[in-house]
Amino acid sequence: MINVLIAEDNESIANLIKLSLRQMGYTCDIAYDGEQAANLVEKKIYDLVLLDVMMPKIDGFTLFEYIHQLDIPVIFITAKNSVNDRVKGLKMGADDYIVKPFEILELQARVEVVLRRYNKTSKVIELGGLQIDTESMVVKKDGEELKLTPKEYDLLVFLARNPNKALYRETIYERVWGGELEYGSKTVDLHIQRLRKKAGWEKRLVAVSKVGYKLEI
Amino acid sequence: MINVLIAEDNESIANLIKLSLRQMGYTCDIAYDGEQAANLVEKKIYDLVLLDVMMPKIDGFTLFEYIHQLDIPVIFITAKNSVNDRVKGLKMGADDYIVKPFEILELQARVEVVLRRYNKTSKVIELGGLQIDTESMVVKKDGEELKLTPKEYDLLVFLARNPNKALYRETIYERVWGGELEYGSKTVDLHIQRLRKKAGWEKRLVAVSKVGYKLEI
DNA sequence: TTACATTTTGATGCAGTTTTGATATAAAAT
DNA sequence: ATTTTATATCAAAACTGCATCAAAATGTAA
Repeated sequence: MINVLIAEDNESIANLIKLSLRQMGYTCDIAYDGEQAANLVEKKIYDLVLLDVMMPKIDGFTLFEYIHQLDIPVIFITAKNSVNDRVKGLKMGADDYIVKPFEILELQARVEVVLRRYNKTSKVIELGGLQIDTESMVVKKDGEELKLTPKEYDLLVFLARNPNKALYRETIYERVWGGELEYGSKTVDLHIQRLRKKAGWEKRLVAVSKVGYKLEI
Repeated sequence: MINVLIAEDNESIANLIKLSLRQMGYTCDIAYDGEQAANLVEKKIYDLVLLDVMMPKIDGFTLFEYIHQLDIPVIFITAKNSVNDRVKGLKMGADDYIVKPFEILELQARVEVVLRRYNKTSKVIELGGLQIDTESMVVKKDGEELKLTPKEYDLLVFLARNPNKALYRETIYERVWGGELEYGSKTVDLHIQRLRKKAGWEKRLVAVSKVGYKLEI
């Protein structure tokens, strides 16, 4: 779970940002002045801080010094006509800035880039008691690594990406193996069974008669 | 010495950028269209490319795909009203963008940030019991220098920059050798084995069946 | 420069292992 | 009762690791 702190005194802008970040699956806190922001940063661990330069009580730059020490990436929010502020922020080591008024899409993109840079966005699928890290291709169950064969892994990822859908054997075969499933072949069934056992999905990965299988979450 | 490629069809803008970067002590080449840029990138090693999106012959995005493969950081130069271009660039993995018309100070700041970021991660990489100094190209293990061949070194650096990722043989070959891995070739495997032995990574540099290899840290 | 030696690179074949899918039979579902 | 799915066993196929060897690139000395 990724936590973002929005330090912005303008309430409506702060809420707008919060909304759009929530859409992206991040959890957000809002601080309406520098002091609040400082307190929150001390209490909670954030993956990113969006920091308005002009804020009551403690200004953005001062706050930045403190946050930067903690190795938390920062994106500055600056007013339109303050080139100096922007440059100053970057020089100080900010990761990025965004100019008010901004496009939501652009904000989202910038946030993603910064998080990606810090490797905060993990490509991990979590479901059915498993964690599937598609980057390292490691699957864990209760923290322990599952030893899956390549086909089992591919099958698992395909199922995990299509949960709660009755999937035809033919569809599964096409998508996981490529090509057409021969009539009478039990290849899919066999792999399903092996995966079922390894994943502990005896109850979850059910057969759908005459169709194929379904992963129930 | 730091080399920057400016890919920008507007001559006066290109020269302006060149001037200001020279002030900062960087050497610059200018490409006035996408084709020129592609040629230059192939011939010479750049630390950064400033890439105009709208260019004759080959557009910026297409070019970006190619440059990005080579692990060269890119800052896009976009027109003022093209939010979409900006977002697209960032999504593709650009390091930054800058909007025309831009403040020279801001450009300079952005360039510095990107270069700093890149240097930071690329100068000395420490992992898996090795120290890889990418500047002197010296690799040390327990303080003692490892004698690596050029290909082994390139492979090592690539792996070190992508730890904990299951990497396809094809990807490894493309990125380290360039070009396409021939079907059935064991080139990657052989080099992995030799590197594994020299680095003492028998446990770390593991095979991922049907995929390729992964460096576990 | 040329000739020679060394290093680096990549191809080949083989052994050991893992993965895969076929078959036969049992169990379950319809 | 019949069809469909589950399970066990097994052989073929595919894959990785290793050793050897030849070609290519690089370095060295005459």
